[in-house]
Parts: sequence; structure tokens; C-alpha cells
Amino acid sequence: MEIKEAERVVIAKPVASRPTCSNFRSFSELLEGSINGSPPNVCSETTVAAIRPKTVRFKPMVSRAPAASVSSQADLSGTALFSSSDKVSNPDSKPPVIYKPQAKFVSKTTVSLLANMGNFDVSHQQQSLPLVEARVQSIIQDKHNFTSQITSKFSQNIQSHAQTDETTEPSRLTSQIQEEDPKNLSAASNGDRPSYDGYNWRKYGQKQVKGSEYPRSYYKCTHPNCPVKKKVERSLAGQIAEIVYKGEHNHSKPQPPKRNSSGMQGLGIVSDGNGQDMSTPLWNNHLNDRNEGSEGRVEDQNETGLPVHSTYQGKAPPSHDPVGIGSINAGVITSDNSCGLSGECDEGSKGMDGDDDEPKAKRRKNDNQSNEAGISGEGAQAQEPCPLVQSSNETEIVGDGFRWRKYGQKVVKGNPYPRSYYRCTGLKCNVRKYVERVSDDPGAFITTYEGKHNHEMPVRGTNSVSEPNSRVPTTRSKA
DNA sequence: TACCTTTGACCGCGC
DNA sequence: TGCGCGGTCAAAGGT
Repeated sequence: MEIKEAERVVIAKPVASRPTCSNFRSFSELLEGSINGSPPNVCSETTVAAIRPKTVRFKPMVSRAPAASVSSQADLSGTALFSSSDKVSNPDSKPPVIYKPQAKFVSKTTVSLLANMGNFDVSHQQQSLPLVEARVQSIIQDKHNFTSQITSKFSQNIQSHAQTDETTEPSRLTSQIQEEDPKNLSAASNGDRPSYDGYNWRKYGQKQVKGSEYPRSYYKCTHPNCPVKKKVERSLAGQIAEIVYKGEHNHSKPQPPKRNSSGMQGLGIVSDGNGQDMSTPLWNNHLNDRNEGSEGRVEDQNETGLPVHSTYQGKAPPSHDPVGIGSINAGVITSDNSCGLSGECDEGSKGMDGDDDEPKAKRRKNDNQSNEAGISGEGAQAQEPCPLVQSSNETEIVGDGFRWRKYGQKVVKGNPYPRSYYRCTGLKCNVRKYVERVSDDPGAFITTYEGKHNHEMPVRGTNSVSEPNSRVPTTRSKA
């Protein structure tokens, strides 16, 4: 059981420390073996990131790559990362940020799945990242075929876990974050990119922010008259380092076509960080969208497992959003969500896959519609206040390379499925995560990580595996 | 052909 | 008052 769970869960492995360049490298190195291309640039280019040739536009690939690489590097170097970590550590100063550890290691099965999905790569890279959510979900999209089977398995496993367990807060963030990632979401049919959050976003700018290693992308909600904006910082891998929402949606989430839901589910969304599968329609949908175009991104994000911090400024999380709303509205919320939810992931993934993926985003149109299902992600949000039920069964799982002990579960508002809470068994390690099922699909789980590991991944059993390669390079398919 | 992404440049705010 | 930075605009390019 444990192993299975681990595998399932693993998707994202939390990293003990923020990746500095050095860390990152190590990580990358680790990954290299497994991962094909994701991590290449990392540290060396950190400087590059800072420097952008203004006059000359690089071809998308190039320009992006640099940015991505840079950003990633930067991330590694630490500014962004630190900031994120700091945020986490210092909620006071900033809105609470949740970091999700990325799963570095995954069971073979998961790996295979993920590989299909493509997300995992990121996780690997992300090692450094403190918190990572597995947004595998997005990944799933791509992988329908493989994943469907696998996911089903995972999902089952996960479900068992998830059902048993449940957690609260972090999930919100994660869910939200996931939503944000456009990548994951895949573009909405509209052309707008739907993000996991269920809204469509249009990127209107990108900029290298001082002090941030990652390039910051600016998105606007495409809904007419909707003032909501979000800023997304992605790490090298394309993982979302931080997401900040501004404003409040004055509309309900656009509903994506559901067709995917089934399909998505079938895909068996990969778990968030944990590798849990997210089958939720939303995710799926998004994923689908992305799959076509930006799958890579999502995957990346997930894979990278970079910690994502999502913060809401104001009420960004529209009341509509089940997910974000509750927590988010309160003020600024930072969530670690991995790509899964937010479109960000997409972006993040961009970095990873690069470049290729992004363009694809456009393509998404076709597929995207399915997104809404993704809502599940939203559902993830609900974290409320169900009393946490401590599970007598403490279960250790290693899926993400770390050992986790289940300490409780509860049903979060907005989500009929119970959320399972885990603590890292590492000595003095405060990292926690919770896994919750997002949709009817047993395979659809969202894993949210909180905190940073203060230790290396203790175990890499069979479970641990991170093959970057696993990520399936999304082939761009033009329509 | 249309739409979207990218990115340099501009504007406004804060220090 | 000036400088720096963040955020936004909008043209160019690509798909």
C-alpha cells in the first residue's frame, strides 16, 4: 500500500531547501539522467536572465528560452525562490504563501504516467523549490491514453488516501494556484487561456522584475469588464514561482465544455505534487487545452514542482470560485499551488518545454473548452473548517521521495471528498501536505504542500523516480 | 486571416 | 526633484 501510495502521491517532491543555483544544478544533474531536456540551463545562465536584449527580439524559442532559463536560473540562484520561501516562512510580511514541494521521485508507474503526462520533469527540477504542488493534473491531459489506465490505478490508490485524509488550507492555495496556471488550463476555447481557476486569462505583458529571478507575466481576465489581473512568476522549469491575483471577478467562471471531463479523467490526472491524480474536470479540461498547445508547460510546472506561491490581492478569487474564494477573498492569499490549477502552470511549463508549448497554447482553443470540469480544482479549494479528524492510521508514504505520515483527514467545504493530511516524517521537518480528491474520478487528486523540507529526501525507493524524460514532449499539433 | 504572444517603450508611483 | 521599479500599452511577429 505504502509504496503504491507513494507512487501515486509522489508527483511532486518537496525540496529541502530552496534551490540555489548550486542546488539547482545538483537537482538538474539528478534529473539529467532522468530528464531529457528540461533543466539544461539553470544556473549558468542566471545572469542571462537578468540581461535581456531589448533591441533584438529573439525568436520565440530563443527569447523565451533565455527568459525561462534565466528565470529558472534566477530562481535557483534564489531571489525568487527565496522570496517565495521567505514568504512562506514569513507569512506576516506577505500574504501567506504556500510552497509546495515538488516531487522529485516517483514510482515507476507514476513516472511512466507522468512521463506520458509530461509534467514530471518539472518536479525534478524543482527539487530546490520548497513547496510544490503536483499539478500533474495538467499533465494528465496529454497522457490520456497511458494515464487513463495508470491514473485509474493511481486514482484509486490516491483516492483511498485522499478519502481517508483531508486537509485544509493549503489546498486552497494550491487549487487556486493551479487554476492560475494557464498552461494547465489550456487555453479556453475562446482563445483566452483558461486557467485552472476556471477563468480565462490573457497575457498582456511580461517583465523581468528586479529582485526576481523569474520573469513576471501579467494576465488579465478576458471576461469583459472584469478587472481581475494576475501576475505570475515562473521558475526555470516554467513552474510557477508565484501568483498574485488582483481584483475580483465580476462574473462566474466560464464553463468549459465538459467533453474532456470524461476524457480527462480517463487521462488520469496526475496528482499534484504528490502524484495524486487529479481527474477533476477542470484540471482535465485545462490540461487538455494545454495538451494540445501548452501541455508542456503544465507538465513542466508540475514536474518542476517548483513551489508556487499564489497570492490574491484583494478578492481576486472570485466568489464564484469555490476554490479560491473562501480563503482568498480574505485578502491576499498566497498559495503554492503548482500549476495544476492556474494557468500559470502553463506558463511555467513553457519554460520547461519550452517554448514549444507556449505557442501551442493558442492551439488549445479547440480542446480547451472542456475546462470547466477543471473546476474540480476549484473544489479543491474548499478547505474549510472541517474539523480535522486524526486518522488513527498513520500511513507513511514515500511517493514524492519524502516520507509522510498521515495525521488526519477531513472533509473540506466545497469538496465532497475527504482531504487527507500528511506530515513529513523528517526530523523537525514542518512540511505538510494534504491530498484531496477533486472529482468523481478516483484518479483526480490534488496534493498541496506546505513548508519547506529541512532535509534531503530520505527515501527513494522504487517509488522515487524522477525521470524528466517521463515528460512527454508535447508535440505541437497544429490544429 | 485572425488571434495570440512577445517585448520594447512609456507612464505612474514610491523612495 | 530625480531615480528606479513596476505595471501597462501596443506594435511586430508567429502560429
